[in-house]
Amino acid sequence: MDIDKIIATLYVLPEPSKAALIATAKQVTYPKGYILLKADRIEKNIYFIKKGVVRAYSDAPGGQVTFWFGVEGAPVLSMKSYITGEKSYENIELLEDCEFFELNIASLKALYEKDIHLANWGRKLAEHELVKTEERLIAMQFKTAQERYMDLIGSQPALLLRVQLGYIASYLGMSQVSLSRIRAGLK
Amino acid sequence: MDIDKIIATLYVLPEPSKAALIATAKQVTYPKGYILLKADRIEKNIYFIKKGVVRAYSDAPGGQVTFWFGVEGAPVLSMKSYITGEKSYENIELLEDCEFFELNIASLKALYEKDIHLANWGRKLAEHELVKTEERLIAMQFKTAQERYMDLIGSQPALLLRVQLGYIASYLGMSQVSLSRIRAGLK
DNA sequence: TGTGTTTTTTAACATTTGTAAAAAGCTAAA
DNA sequence: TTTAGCTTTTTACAAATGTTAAAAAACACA
Repeated sequence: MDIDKIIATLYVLPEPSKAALIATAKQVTYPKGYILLKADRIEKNIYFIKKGVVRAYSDAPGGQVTFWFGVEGAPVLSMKSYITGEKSYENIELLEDCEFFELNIASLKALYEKDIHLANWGRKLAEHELVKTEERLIAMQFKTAQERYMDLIGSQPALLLRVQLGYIASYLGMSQVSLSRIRAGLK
Repeated sequence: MDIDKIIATLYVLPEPSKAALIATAKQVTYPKGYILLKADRIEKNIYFIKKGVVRAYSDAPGGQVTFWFGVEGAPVLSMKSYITGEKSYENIELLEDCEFFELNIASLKALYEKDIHLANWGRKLAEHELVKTEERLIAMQFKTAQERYMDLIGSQPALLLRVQLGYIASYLGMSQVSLSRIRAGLK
């Protein structure tokens, strides 16, 4: 997936603004297993996935909790670090070899202050994530584990083939045993 | 709470931008029980709470699900309607007599396109909500019902005195019976 | 104060989900 | 092919939470 397309998904930019944004981006590659963002760090960069799958997780008392997957085209960033400048609570682990577009947060914020089109692009970036996060929160509150699994099959069937079930279960807010039970029940 | 303070909480605006924003706002008052926003409608306005408490809920198969409370200073809007222009899935009910600042979404978006400071203010509005929503999502995924209740006591103790427990229980993703059990257990 | 309404708590039971451990399945390297 | 390691499913049991209904408490107001 190329950067023009990723950028335009959020908000169509005039040519000079787009050029300014792309000028700050550089392409990077990391292998499967690499930890791209680390918790307790203040991140300096955000990424967009050109190729690959990643997961976001936090370390909790009972073990790791996976709360987000990113596939081609997705923005990869610690929202907390990006937005508040505070330490991140999430780790981003590469589940496949990945290629990213890397953007420096400070440069990006400087652009937001200078270029109104980019400020609106940055607004759309946050708004886009907000709608998705809110939908998931509501699903967690009033759907059963089985419904959440069915929803995922409907909306991201490919993800199930690329990510191991333990991570999917955590993402859906259930134990791996529960997910296995649901899968067995559907046969 | 006055509108200057509410606006500045998100992003400090230069005087002319602030004046332009305030010029589009009008003050409105509605009684307890009034439904400010309705599901399945495309909303034309967003609000900020000058005084009062509101809740956002959706109608689900098993009954209403309360997924948000707003108190003084909070933005009140259907994120879906505001962001995507699609029909809202939420209702906003006033739990007390309320006063709001009302802003027209179309006017607001026009300002975003013309004024870079307001575009950045709009970005902060979305980013602010995003961080809060993400924190709640993660809590839903890996905290127990009791921990979620304790967190709420810690972060919004006043809310418990203004909102009936059935709504709080729904907001925390548990039945009212569970919430009663937790409260009994803490004594 | 007394009465009717709403809210909260309690009780009993059913269901869901979790935990831990074992079994089965799969993959890749020797 | 065999082995070792990792993932997924299954089993048995425990804990948490839900549902329904009823009792108790709190509240509103004539």
